[in-house]
Order: sequence, then C-alpha cells, then structure tokens
Amino acid sequence: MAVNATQTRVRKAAIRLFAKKGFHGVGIRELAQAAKLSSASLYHYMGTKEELLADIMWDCLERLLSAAMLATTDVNDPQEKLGRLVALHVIAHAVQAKETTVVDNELRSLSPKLRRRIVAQRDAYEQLWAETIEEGARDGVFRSDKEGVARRGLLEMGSGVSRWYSSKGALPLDQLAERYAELALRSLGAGDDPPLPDLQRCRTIVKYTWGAKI
Amino acid sequence: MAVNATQTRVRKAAIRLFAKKGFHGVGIRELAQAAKLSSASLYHYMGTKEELLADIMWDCLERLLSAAMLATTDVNDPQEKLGRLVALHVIAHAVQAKETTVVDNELRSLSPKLRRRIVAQRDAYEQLWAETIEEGARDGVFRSDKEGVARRGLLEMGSGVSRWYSSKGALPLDQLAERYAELALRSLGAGDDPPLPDLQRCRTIVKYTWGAKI
DNA sequence: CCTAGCCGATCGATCGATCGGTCGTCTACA
DNA sequence: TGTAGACGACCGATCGATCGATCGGCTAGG
Repeated sequence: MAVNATQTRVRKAAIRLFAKKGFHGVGIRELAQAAKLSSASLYHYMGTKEELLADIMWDCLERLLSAAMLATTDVNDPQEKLGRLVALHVIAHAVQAKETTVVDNELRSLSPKLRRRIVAQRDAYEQLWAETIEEGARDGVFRSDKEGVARRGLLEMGSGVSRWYSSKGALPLDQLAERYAELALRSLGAGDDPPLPDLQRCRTIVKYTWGAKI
Repeated sequence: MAVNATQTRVRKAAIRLFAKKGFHGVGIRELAQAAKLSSASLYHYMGTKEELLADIMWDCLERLLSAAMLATTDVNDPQEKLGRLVALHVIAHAVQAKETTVVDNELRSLSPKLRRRIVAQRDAYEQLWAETIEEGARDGVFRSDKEGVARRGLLEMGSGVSRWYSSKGALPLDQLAERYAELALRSLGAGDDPPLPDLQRCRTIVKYTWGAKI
C-alpha cells in the first residue's frame, strides 16, 4: 500500500507508463522523471522494478476480488449474482483502465516466483465466476459451462473494455455495464430479456473500493 | 513475405518470442540465437527489429482479412455471415495463437508511422463485422449495435481464445468455434437456439489461408 | 571474379541498480 | 535553551551488462 505522497506518485506514474508502453518498454529513468525523482531516489520507494510491477498487480486484483465478494455475498439468485459480477468487472475495467490493463497484459513480465502469487489471486477471482455459473446451471437458468468456455469468453469480453472505453464516449457507463450484463446473461441462455443487476450497488462498491474517481 | 528457409526461421522465432515475452522483452541476440544466426546476420533478413514486428502483424492481419472475406462473400443471411466471422476468428486465434497474440498486444510497440498502417488493416477487418451486424439489425434478426459495444465485446471475446486454447484441451476446436458462434448470436438477440454456421468451410479456409497446420 | 550468406568485433546508447554522499528535520539530553 | 546525533528524503556519479545496429571481411557456389 502506498502510504505517502511520493510513493503514491511513483505508483501512479508506473501504472500510467506500464499501461501505455508495457513493463519492458519503460526504463527506470523515464519512470523516475514521471515521478519527479532521480532514478536513485526511486529505490527508496520500491524494491526492484519487477517488485513494483507485482505490487501494482496484486493491489489491483485484491481490490477487484474484494469488490466482487462485496457485491455478491448477500445474493442468492445466480442471474443477479452473475449480472453483478459482469457489471462490476466492466465498471472497474472502465474506471480503472490503466491498472487493469497492466494486470491483463503483464503477467508474462513476472518471474515464476512472483507470477505464482499473482496468478493465484486471479484464479480466486475467476473462481467466483465459475461458482456462480455453476449455481445457475444447477438451477437450470444457465446452460452448462463445464469446460469454462463461457466464463473465459465473458471475462475476456469484459476486460476488453479497458482497451477502448472513454468517459467521453457515446455510451454512459451505466448503460455500458447494463449492455454487457445483458450480453452475458443472454449468452448463458438466460432468455432473451434477462433481469438486469443492481447497477447502483456495483457503482457504489467500485467507488468505495478504489476511493474517489467515477 | 518470407521467401526462403532462413527468413522463415527468423519469422517463426520472432513470432514465438514476441508472443511469449513481448516486443521489448526480446533482444536481437536472443532472437538471433533462436533463429540459429548471429545477430549481425539477422539484418540480412529483416529491416529493423521494429519493421520485423510490423511485417509480422501486417501479414497476420492480411490473412485474417482475406480469410474473412473469403468466408462471407457468397453469404447473404446475416446470421450465417456473423456466425462464420466468429467461427473463423476463433479458429484462427486458436490455430495461429502466437501470431494473433502479437497482433493483439504489440500495437503500442510500433511508432506512429508504422502503427497507422497496421491499424488501418485492423479497422478494415472490424468493418466486416460492423457491416454484418448492421445488416442483421436492418433485417430485424439482431439487436441494434449502433455504438459498436457488441462488436467490440465479441471481437475481444474471440481474441481471448489465443490466450488459453490448447489443442489438448477438453473441447475440440469445432465445438469451441460452435460454442462461440452460439454465444455471439445469442448475445446479439438472435434467439435461444440460433442457426450454426458452416464450420467445415471456416476450417478449410483457415487451412488454405495459413497453409498446413490444423 | 562476383555475389549471397554469414559472422566476429565493435559502435554509442541505454539498461537496472548501487554507491557515497548532502540536506533538512526531529529528538534527546545537558 | 543549545546542540549533538540519528534519520528520512533525495541525488550525482557510476557500475557492469545489455541494447539495437553497423562494419569489414571470410567463404562457398555460380
């Protein structure tokens, strides 16, 4: 966790640059300049460059996971539950596009040891989706997705939002999330006009989890 | 276009390494070693490292575009047309996972000048999807997608296949493509049991376009 | 003898990281 | 209250390694 202003500056700069150019495309001198520090001082606020990357990814995934749990713990209906997972995923990927871009693209830049920890965190998040889809299949409201094709497809679809979403775009964020939830539920066979999730709650949770923004 | 064995070796090595580690994560010495050449000799078979990347991306997109056109020119029914686009996209991303990974991830590694050419090619490909969805909406078989949300979502969904598909996985390629076509058509509101595209034709086209494989 | 194919040696630049330090600010004790 | 000393924040200089790229020269088949 970033605890002071300078450390926050380093993190913010790293997120922005890693998202834009990729981990290996950013040098520490460039990072230092963006954080208004010398490259030497950088090392007062981070471990190695790779550890900084892992910290950023871990932090983002932790928030995503806790937000998803917060949004679904009190829900039993699989349709509402999955709708919220999709909406939350989309909203997070729209509002925190840079962080999620780093999480989605830079796993390969981590050494095996650090990567394992991050992958475990990601798997925990995906497990929430898997369970929800399974519940829905058991209840007969979703088609079976034993092989995880739908789960993977829907996750990728939602993650793609971070690649093109713009707050100045044609579609307000709520409608975007709604459309994706709709798309997802329909693709799981939940009928042509599936129930839509509690968007307001999802937005509130995102706001709470990441602080300010939105 | 690769014209001789050595040039092909360079291309193959570059595709494999760029897909695995990212453009900036691969040095020319490493690339040379993988292609069984000295780093100096590499430059007999390529321009700069960046031009090599652009060549690879251009080549892959050109094949994808021509395959998509080949698969749809004689089709009028928007459902069949989109089903074929999705199936082709998925099959190509499964069989040519490394190439498509590079195309999807490394646009940011290109300088503006080279990037423009590649983006134009990609836009032409996406335009095929946009037109097909629009036709379907005009015919009343698809929901409207004026803002391109569904198009973008479905493209990202299909592209994600290259990230996890394995020929040793639980699902045979045909069934995978079928499931994605199904998912896509349902999400566009084409009913709960949409017609499935001519998979055999899609596979044949992929085989023809990339040669051997599959 | 020419040329295509190939390489060792090497270029200047940049990489990630570390060194020995300076500069204030804060605290503890006389 | 005065001051010695510990400390956090920060940086210029520099480390060895590697980066992408180029050079001149060797070799073998036509």
